[in-house]
Amino acid sequence: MGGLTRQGRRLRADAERNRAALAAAAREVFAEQGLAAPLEHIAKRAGVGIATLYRNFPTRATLLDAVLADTIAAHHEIVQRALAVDDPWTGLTGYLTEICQLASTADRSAGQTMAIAGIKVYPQLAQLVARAQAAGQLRADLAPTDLLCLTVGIGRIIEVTEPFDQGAWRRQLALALDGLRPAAAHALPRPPCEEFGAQECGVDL
Amino acid sequence: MGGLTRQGRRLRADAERNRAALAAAAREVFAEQGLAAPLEHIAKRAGVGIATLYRNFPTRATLLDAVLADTIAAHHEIVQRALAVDDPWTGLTGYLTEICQLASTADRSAGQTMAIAGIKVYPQLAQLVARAQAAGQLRADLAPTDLLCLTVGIGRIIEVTEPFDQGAWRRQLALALDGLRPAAAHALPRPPCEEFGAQECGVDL
DNA sequence: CTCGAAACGTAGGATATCCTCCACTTGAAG
DNA sequence: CTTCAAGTGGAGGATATCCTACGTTTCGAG
Repeated sequence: MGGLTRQGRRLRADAERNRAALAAAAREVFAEQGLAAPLEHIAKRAGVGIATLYRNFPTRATLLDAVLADTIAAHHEIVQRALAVDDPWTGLTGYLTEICQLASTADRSAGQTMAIAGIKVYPQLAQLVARAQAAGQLRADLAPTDLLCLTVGIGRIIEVTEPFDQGAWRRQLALALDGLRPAAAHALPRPPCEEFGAQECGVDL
Repeated sequence: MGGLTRQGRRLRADAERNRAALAAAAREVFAEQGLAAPLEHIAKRAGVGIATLYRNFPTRATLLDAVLADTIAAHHEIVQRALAVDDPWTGLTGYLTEICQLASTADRSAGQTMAIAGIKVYPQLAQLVARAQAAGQLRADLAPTDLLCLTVGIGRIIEVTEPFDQGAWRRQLALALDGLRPAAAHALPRPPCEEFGAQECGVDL
């Protein structure tokens, strides 16, 4: 973790502590109140003044980045672990299950968090898909972006149902998985013409 | 303040015109800017003062209701038509396709709009499911709420992808449908213990 | 211990939106 | 045409959030 400002200068010990407290508070507040939560709430929870927040994180996006860093790292690790599994289908289902589990800890910000994290591991995602298709375990007409869409949709379902039914997304994921198998395959409408770009997904990175 | 409109009292002709203009403007603005759009924008687009908006629609929810009335009516008609189709599976797929199409006209507010409209036709939805299950065309462990979740998720996908890929949700829906068939069925985790309540879905009705 | 730079918190201006108040306008009944 | 309740628009107070200015406090090197 940092310890350095953007200019690469060393932070004073107390400043470093405050910076970490802000990132931790932001994670909690974003999860509880969504990504549009007032920055003042975050400063208050971190036990610092609002100016300290702005000094460390000039914009909401920089703060979001700091919060997302862990999530993205976790996402990365999950997809790597999935690729390391011998059986491609097991790897794929494991991947989807684990990132949904990860999202369910983000509560109100699950959907957007997942979208951003998902985009950042797109190459590995594509690899995961290709591998399962080569093994004949995954319908051949599935595009990696379809998986991205799937997680975005389930992310939203998590946001909506998590407060009163923590199992809803598991059922939904199970349904979706059955639709991914080659055995079930009926022709998909038509493949997407372009790949997702980050900004096309309506998220700031 | 007379609760004129609520009591069904007849409005003056000009007032009636303004009321209709407000509802139309609200539909456009909500679609373009989302359901949290400033009410002042709506008044401006309708060509009336903000007070007129508040007189006709005291709260955002009442305005949303007026806008949704058409959507809900359309949703209702779609589900009725689906029930009238002879083949249950054809009815079900037709229903899902048509409401997604409907949602894709709501742009930025597709997700929430669909959720609200879906909740309002829940009984018919349950009927649609039961009928297809009785015919053995739909996996038996599917709950009507699963369908609601599905549409919520696809509603979100529509919001995200509509600006640059109008076909994404069709692929996603096709995938989901393959997962709904009995042939593809693998046991779902466990059924939901409670039915969705309107407020539990995080929407104001 | 001393002291300057680094970091801090608070106060408050700017902006956006909500919602109400009130003096003016207008439809339509008689 | 006259009349007046129904209807209207826009000003402005209240509130929430963003972001900055500035005087005060604290770290840590010497």
